[in-house]
Amino acid sequence: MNFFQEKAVTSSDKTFFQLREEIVEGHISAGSKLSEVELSTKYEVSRAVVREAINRLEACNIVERKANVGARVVTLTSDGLLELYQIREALEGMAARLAAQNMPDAEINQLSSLLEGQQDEVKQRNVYYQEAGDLDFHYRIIVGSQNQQLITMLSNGIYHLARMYRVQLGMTGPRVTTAYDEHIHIVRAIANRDGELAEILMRRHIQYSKNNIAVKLSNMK
Amino acid sequence: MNFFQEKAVTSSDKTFFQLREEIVEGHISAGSKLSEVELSTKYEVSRAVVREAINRLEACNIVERKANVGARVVTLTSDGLLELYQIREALEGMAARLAAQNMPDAEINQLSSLLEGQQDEVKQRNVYYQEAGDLDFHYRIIVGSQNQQLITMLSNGIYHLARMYRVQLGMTGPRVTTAYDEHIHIVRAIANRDGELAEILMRRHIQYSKNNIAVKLSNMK
DNA sequence: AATAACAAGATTGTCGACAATTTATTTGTT
DNA sequence: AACAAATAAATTGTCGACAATCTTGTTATT
Repeated sequence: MNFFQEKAVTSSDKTFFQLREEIVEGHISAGSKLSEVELSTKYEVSRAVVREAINRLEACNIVERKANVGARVVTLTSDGLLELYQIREALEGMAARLAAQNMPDAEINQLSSLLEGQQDEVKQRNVYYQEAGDLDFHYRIIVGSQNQQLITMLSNGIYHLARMYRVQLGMTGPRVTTAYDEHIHIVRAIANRDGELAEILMRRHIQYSKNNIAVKLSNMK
Repeated sequence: MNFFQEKAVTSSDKTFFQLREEIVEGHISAGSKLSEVELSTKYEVSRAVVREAINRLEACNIVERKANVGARVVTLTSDGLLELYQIREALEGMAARLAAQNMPDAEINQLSSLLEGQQDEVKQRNVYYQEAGDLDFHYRIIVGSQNQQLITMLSNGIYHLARMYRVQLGMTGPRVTTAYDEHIHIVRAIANRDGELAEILMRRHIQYSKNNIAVKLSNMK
């Protein structure tokens, strides 16, 4: 599930991961208040480690904090979704461009064959692809950019927030086949070392998936 | 100086700002270790607030921390510079595109007249422009994007790291006039509501300034 | 002499308690 | 009854102390 394996060495790490998961998966609902004492009893750690975890979540834009008042889980809005996907478009577009420059041939081949392997599943509309496969695809390209700061930004911060939107809007299953085709074309551009095209295609790909979510979100309201 | 005024309400805020400034301005040298006890005596606060400040600096990519070992100020490398400017190119390019969409006419006019006011100074190569004027220009466009997450990302994190490179490589003064012309063209594109062009021009503008710094950096080595 | 095991020192991680601030409740006045 | 001020409760911010971990220096063994 976690492609970028993060191992919790410290107690604060563990609390951070747990808390993040509960929020992203919706077990702690969006907009709710995060009481430090409450959480410290729940996770059986001191308030200090809870504070540190909350601070880290704030840096990820998953919670908002006001001095002397407290922290709240962010609320999911259509504006926020739009903003997030504009950022993803810019950063992942750049990642695709850089991957076309920097990604080793071996990794490109792996990615190619990964997609080929998914082809059968996709054609019979297996749900697996959308969740894990799509993620794996994006993550490999991000890593392929070989821009460490970009990798950190996307996989530590933006990714989890994006997932929070997807999970809590119940995005599972749809748009599988078209997304698959888009993936194919992106990889082809990267394999051809055409950064310009890779970026354009990735940006379109993200625009499409944004529209897909935005529709769902407006339906729910 | 600080366009985005941040006011320190808590003691931890103040320490964070002080520490960040000392690092960015080079009074605490790049790559040096940040001892919690040392800093807590220096700033006359408890270790807890120093820890919190360091955590925030870590989120800004200004320091790196290893569990049970400690935090170090990041080292400035040509790779790091390249990575940073790739990110700036992506994000500020997007900001320019969004500004062309969303920036109110009044703000565009203000920006326009701001540039006109700078024209005279620039022609006699006044140093003022490069530092404050360039910053003001970029910041106004970022705000004009009206993407709150983008604004936060750029002005809280990336901006300070970029400044750290500029300050510590002694980038003051050069490239004034050409940068000024680039600014003019970008604003024109925004005024014409041509997001496509605004993004392209902004990206070029950032590429140029990256090259400018990269040359300096390779000369120093 | 080189390496490994061990011990001493220093640094970070975690905790509970107190201080400062905010929020909720009560009291008092018109 | 409505509003304001004062008070009480709860929450966050800060602190110093202890525990766990890493680093350094020493000793012992081959």
